[in-house]
Amino acid sequence: MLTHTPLTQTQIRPAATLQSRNIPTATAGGALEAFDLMGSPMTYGPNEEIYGESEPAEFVYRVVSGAVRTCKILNDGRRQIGAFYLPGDIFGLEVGKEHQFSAEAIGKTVVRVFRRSAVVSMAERDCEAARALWTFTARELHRVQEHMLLLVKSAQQRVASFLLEMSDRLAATDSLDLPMSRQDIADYLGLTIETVSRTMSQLVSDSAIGLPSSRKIVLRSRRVLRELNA
Amino acid sequence: MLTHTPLTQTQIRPAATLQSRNIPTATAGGALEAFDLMGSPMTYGPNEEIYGESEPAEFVYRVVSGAVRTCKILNDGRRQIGAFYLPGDIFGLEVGKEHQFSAEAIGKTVVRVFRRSAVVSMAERDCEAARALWTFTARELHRVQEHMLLLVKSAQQRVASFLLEMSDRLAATDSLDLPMSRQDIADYLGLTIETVSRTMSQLVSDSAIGLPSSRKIVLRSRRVLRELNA
DNA sequence: CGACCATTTGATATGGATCAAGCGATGTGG
DNA sequence: CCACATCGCTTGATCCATATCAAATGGTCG
Repeated sequence: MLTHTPLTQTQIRPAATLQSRNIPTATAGGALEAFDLMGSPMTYGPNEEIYGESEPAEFVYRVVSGAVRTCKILNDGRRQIGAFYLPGDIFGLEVGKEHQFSAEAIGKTVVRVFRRSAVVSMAERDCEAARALWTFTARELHRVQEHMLLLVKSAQQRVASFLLEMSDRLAATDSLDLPMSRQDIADYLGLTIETVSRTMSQLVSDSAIGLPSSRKIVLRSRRVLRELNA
Repeated sequence: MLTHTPLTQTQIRPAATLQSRNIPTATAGGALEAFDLMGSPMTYGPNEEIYGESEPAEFVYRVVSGAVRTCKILNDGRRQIGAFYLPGDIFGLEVGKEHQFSAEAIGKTVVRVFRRSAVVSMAERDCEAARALWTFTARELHRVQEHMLLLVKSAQQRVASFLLEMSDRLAATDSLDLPMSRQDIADYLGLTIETVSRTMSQLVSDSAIGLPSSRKIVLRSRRVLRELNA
């Protein structure tokens, strides 16, 4: 199904963790900034698995460049994407021992890796760090709730919401370059690839977006997109 | 829309909180058991609002008896139910300052109420309490992820999953008494009331369930229900 | 008994899935 | 440099699961 090319990868050097260094705990506001300049770099090729569903959750990851999807294969063979992670985003942090979804690099992707045990044990000593973990998980919770609400909307609304979300997350201007394929988008939105494609074409006809190439999107009218998102 | 009957309610007595008493912190495994015997009791009538969406999240609640739904009204007027909370369940705990959903009693419901500030300030001093909050939110995250996965399945699969979930949560035997209406179920599953009703009738024909009355369900074949849940 | 409300059942409509073909970009071998 | 295979995407035709509209049924409470 996936071309799981096991690249020769940078070895994990778990020494450089939060535990061994004694970093002044993360700043109050944002969670887990202590991760900014640490962790071992790892590179993954397109569609390469980073971890599998129900594998032990030994590491936590931060996207440096590229993009990551988490997903689950449903019993009927369809794939549901749980989230996209973009540069700066942290993923793979679980409270329990196992990952709930698998994670795959979308294109060539660089991440930094941290030992979960280091993060957790830090939280056992430092309440502020513990709060950062709580905040992080709460943000994930909020994201999944929004995703859940997306899945009960019409195809147009789902696609429009998706484009607005991606624009917020990875574009300063009205132009954006999607890192993921139509199939990825479809599996994220709970639609088929054909429906996503048709819907985008419709948005072009409505002058809500421009589509200079299949992965380049120009938001021509955020207002229209937002109104669709009824 | 809702018969928001403001009952004369027991006054909240915020003195009896975790903060003022110095409770030996919650046991390691389960989160927030310290709530078991504390908090002020409050009673709500059928369909009464407990808190509204985007109200300040001043309190945390534990269901004593009855049942609670959290929900959001979508811009097109439909209602999406985010969760059902049953006796023993905790709800209304947010990291941020505002509730993300509103909460309503389904039937006559008794809850116990805690000040959020007490819970949070406890976590600032006690890492184990902080971890309990993290664990609680992670469990909510997991629940919402499952709910999200439910919304991309067929109507039969959604209803079957719902019945199995409810059976796990509120029945020791194969008989269960649903606290919520068909409309509530429909709004939880992202279906119409007619589809829920038809699907249940179909499950009766298939001898997967019995339906002695509309809210009494007998699980005749968990196996069939689980297999539907493909 | 009669009104009311929740639920079920029936008839029809429709949005998105499915099946199938065409198109454009990219890469490969002759 | 061109013929051609491949791959991701788009477009077209048809089908089907669920929504919608409408009516019948049944339980509850005055």
